[in-house]
Amino acid sequence: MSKSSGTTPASAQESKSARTRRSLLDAAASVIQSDGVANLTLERVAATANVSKGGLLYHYGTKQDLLNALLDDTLRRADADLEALSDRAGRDRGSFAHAYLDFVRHRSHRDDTAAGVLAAAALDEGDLTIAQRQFARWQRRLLDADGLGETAALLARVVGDGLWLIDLFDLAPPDDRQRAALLDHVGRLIDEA
Amino acid sequence: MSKSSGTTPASAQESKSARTRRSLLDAAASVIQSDGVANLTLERVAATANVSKGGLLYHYGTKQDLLNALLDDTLRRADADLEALSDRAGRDRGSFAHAYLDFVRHRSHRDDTAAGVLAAAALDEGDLTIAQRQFARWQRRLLDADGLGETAALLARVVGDGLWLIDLFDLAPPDDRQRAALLDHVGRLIDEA
DNA sequence: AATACTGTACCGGCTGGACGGTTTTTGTGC
DNA sequence: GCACAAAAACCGTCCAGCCGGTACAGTATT
Repeated sequence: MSKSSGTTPASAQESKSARTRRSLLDAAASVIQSDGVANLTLERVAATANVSKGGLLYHYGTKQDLLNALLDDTLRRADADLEALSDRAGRDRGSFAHAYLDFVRHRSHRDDTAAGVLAAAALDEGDLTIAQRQFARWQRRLLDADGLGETAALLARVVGDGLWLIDLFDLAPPDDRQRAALLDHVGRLIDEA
Repeated sequence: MSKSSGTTPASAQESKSARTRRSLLDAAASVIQSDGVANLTLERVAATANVSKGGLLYHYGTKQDLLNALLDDTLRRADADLEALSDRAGRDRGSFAHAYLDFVRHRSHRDDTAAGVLAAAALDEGDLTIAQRQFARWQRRLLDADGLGETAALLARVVGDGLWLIDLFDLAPPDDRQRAALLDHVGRLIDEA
C-alpha cells in the first residue's frame, strides 16, 4: 500500500507511538461527541481506536492523563486556528480580537469537542489549569498586544466566550442571521473604539 | 425558638416534606460546590442533609430526579432574582437587559451552583431541556418585551453569559475594575442603541 | 391512619487500574 | 545482510471497589 515504503518506516516524522497516541486522542474526542462525556470509558475509547485497553493504559497511565492530554491537544489546535485567523486578518489593530470573534462565527455546537472536554475535566476534578493558562494567554494577547483599548479587548473576549457557552449547551442560540449581526456589530465597535 | 409557635406548626406554608426536599436540594448544591460534581453521590447528599439514603430516595426516586429538581430550583431562583432586578431598575427601555448584566456584576465564581448543576446535567445525560427552556424564555424577554433592538438585546445576553462562563471555570476572569468598566460600557451601548 | 421517614442489608453492573504475557520494533555486533 | 537480544508497544483478562437502586421492617411525626 501507500504506507511503509519498504523496510524502514524512516521518512515519517511520526513514530509508531505518536500515531497511536493521536488515534487515541481522536477516538476519545469522537466518543465524547457521539456518546457524551458520561459514557466516556477507557474500553470504549480503546475500542474506537482499535487498540486494546492495555494498549491505551500503556500510553496514558490513567484516565485523567488521557483527559489532560485531550484538553491540551484541543486547546493547542484552537490556538493554532486563532493564530492563523489573526495572521490572515492582516490588520494593524485588533487582528487577534477579530480572529477571536471569527473563531465562533461559523461554529455550531455540533462540532465542538473542547467544550465537552472542558466539562469533563471540570467534573472529574481535572486540571483546569491547562485551560486557565491558555485563556490567560489569550487574554494577555488581547489586552497587551492587539492595539486595542482595554474595554474593547474584553468585549471581544466575553462575546466570543459567551457565544461559545451558548452553543455548547444549546441554550437558545441565536439564529445565523442574528449571530452574524451581533458579531458584525461587535466587530465595528472594536474598530471604532 | 422562633419557629413552631406552639402545638400547630400551622402558620408555616411549608410542609414537613417540602422542608426536607429543600434541605436535600441545598445539600446537593453544597456537595457540588465543596466536593465537585464527580463526587456527588446519593449517600453523601443524604448525609449532608441529615437524612438517610432511604429518605432521599423516598422524595427523589432516582439520582436524575434529584438533579433535575436541583437544576429547576436553581433556574427558578435566578429567574426570580432577574425579575426583582428588572423591577428595581424601573426603566422604560432595557430594564431586563440591565438586570441581566447586573446579575453577573457582583458574582464571583465561588458562589455559583448553577454552573455545576448545568454541567452535571449535561454530563449525566440529563435534561438540559429545563435549562434550554429557561434561556429561551429569557432570550424572548430580551428580544420581544424589553424595547431594545435585536442586536442590543443579544449583546446583553451574550456578554452576561460570557462572563458567567468565565467565572464558572475561572478562565482568567477580568479583575473587578475591568469587569465594572466592561459592564458599564455595555450598559451604555444598550441605552444608546 | 396516613405520611414521612430510619436503618440495614443486599444486589448487580460498571469501570479504572493492575498484571503477566505476546508481538513488533530497534539497536548492535558480526 | 543476519542473528539476536533488549526494549518498546500492545493484548486480554481479572479483580476490587464503588454506587445507584431495591426491599423491607420498623419508628416517628402529623
